[in-house]
Amino acid sequence: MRPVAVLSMGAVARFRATSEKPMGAVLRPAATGQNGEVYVLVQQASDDEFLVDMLDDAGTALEAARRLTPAAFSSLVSSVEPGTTALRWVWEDTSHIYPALLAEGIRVQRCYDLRLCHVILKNSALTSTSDVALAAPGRWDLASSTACDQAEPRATLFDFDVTSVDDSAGNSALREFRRQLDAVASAAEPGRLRLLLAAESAGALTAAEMRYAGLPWRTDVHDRLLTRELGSRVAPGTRPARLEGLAQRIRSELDDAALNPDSPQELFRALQRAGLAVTSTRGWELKKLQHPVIEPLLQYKKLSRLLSANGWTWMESWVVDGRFHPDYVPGGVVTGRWATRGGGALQLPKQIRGAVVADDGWKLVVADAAQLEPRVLAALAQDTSMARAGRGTDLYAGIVSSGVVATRDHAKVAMLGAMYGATSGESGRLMPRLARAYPLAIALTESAARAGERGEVVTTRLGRSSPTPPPGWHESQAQAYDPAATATDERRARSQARDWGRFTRNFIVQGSAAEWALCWMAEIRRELTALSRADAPPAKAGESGSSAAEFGPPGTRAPFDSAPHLVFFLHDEVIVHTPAVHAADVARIITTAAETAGRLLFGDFPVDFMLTVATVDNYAQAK
DNA sequence: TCTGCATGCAGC
DNA sequence: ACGCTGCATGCAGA
Repeated sequence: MRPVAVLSMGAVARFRATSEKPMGAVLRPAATGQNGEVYVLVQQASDDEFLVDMLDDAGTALEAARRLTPAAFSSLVSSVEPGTTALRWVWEDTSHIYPALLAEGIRVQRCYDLRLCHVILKNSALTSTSDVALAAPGRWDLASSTACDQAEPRATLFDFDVTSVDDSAGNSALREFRRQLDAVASAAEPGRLRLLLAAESAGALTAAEMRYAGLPWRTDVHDRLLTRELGSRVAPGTRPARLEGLAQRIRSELDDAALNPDSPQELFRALQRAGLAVTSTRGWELKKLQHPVIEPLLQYKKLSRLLSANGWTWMESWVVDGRFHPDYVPGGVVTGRWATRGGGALQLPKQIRGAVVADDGWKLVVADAAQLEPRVLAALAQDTSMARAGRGTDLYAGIVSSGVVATRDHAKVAMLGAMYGATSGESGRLMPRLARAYPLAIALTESAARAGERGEVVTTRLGRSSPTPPPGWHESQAQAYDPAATATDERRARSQARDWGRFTRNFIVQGSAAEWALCWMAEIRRELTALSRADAPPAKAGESGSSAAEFGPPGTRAPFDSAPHLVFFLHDEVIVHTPAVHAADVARIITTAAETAGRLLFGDFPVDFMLTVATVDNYAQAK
């Protein structure tokens, strides 16, 4: 194979000779700190040139850097993938480089995303004295170039002087990678960080693949759902029949023929004129009132939301060729959760999930981690009582049967209150009982809150640290101790301190849960790949690469058209689209992956991560 | 007319 | 006085 010749035969032999290792083994290397991986650092030096460095797992170059044309680079990737599992592609920005490979029908198994990992290491308390953390803000701190590209296309992937790339002294990506390796190696618990960086990078690959494959979406079903709820489709800017009818009822109940129910101000005044003591027009506030206008008004709000957020306009702008392609943003949330850009993929209302339909002969396997955050909290705090409450059962039900509270709803409200920092209401009242039953778990949330109130940083299980408080926060805290401080100063400072305490309290739980979910998904992805490889020969590179469309026409999205693959992720939930014959295998893979993720994060601590798994034809049938 | 902010609501 | 989001829309000021 000609492309392989760009690497020395010895290096290729080393690739091939390295045996298959389970993710855990690679992510938790032996005490030597060496994990036997080969890194291939890739930079795009210009439009028609890639620079490739081969490195061992200490960052030492194995041979001189190579220059490759884009075509040679693609061939290189497709020739060493998928045969080698101990190889990790190192590049600046997965969201930029990987879509181009996918469009050529090439998948990669593992990567190291320098930008995402930089952010973690820069902020982590575990690497706070490293060069990465101490370096002045630079291009590694910028947001993904994907966003910039849309506004202002750049000629090259990296904005730096091409002529300085060649020697390693001027090779900033290589320098950065070595800095990051050093930071991890000198951390107190490098294994946790290595796992986090690998999981974050695997997430970046998964995000690009899910966007490329897309979530199966039947616009005909969607249209039927909309028509049933709203009436037939009408021109944008006009109300469908059901919505207009409700608007009329609202006008007549409020005795205001000109009222526009879409205007919060008009609506607010009209409600007050009708004698309703409201402070806003929020739905949950209206729900508490008794008045003939409330029912049609709430209905109007619900339908109007459906129309504006996920109506026909949404359908036409986001569903192409029967797939919804949301743009996932790994690391987009401070806690480590993913964000999305465009299409509102994090907020798909239950109302329209029926439009997510498996292809003919295919199934959707929908899996959801049950009570993920409380289970993560129990494990973080090593609270065996709380873990026991969730063993083999719904954790909230377990809390009830332990006699801590009377109903499942109370258990849930109390737990959420503990994790979010509720102080009042039902949640606040139930907290003492929770604290008595689960002192370790509650002590952990409380100490995270106290740390935040003091302006300190807290850190997740694998080493993602919270940001420092916003500008001015420390000043107003200090000011509150000044003898000249007014009561208002003190009140404001106290309030800001408690706000930040609630943030850090939630950060460790939400962030650690996000880490569990990343590991879960990475395991699922790896096992699905192994499953499809056993089942079918790998797709040939370049098969669909000539397609002009971003995602390729239906039937050519190799290798996603023939094998099970992830199509959706939402914090603690995944959907796999799979040929029906593999559905049972997929369900088993997902379940096993949850157990593995639990072990990767928490070792032998006896906590169950239970799932609800459903194999269905459409998303609405799950749950 | 454009832009930034507030509101309200969808998800976890 | 309960954490993290994204997005459409209305509204006010430039």
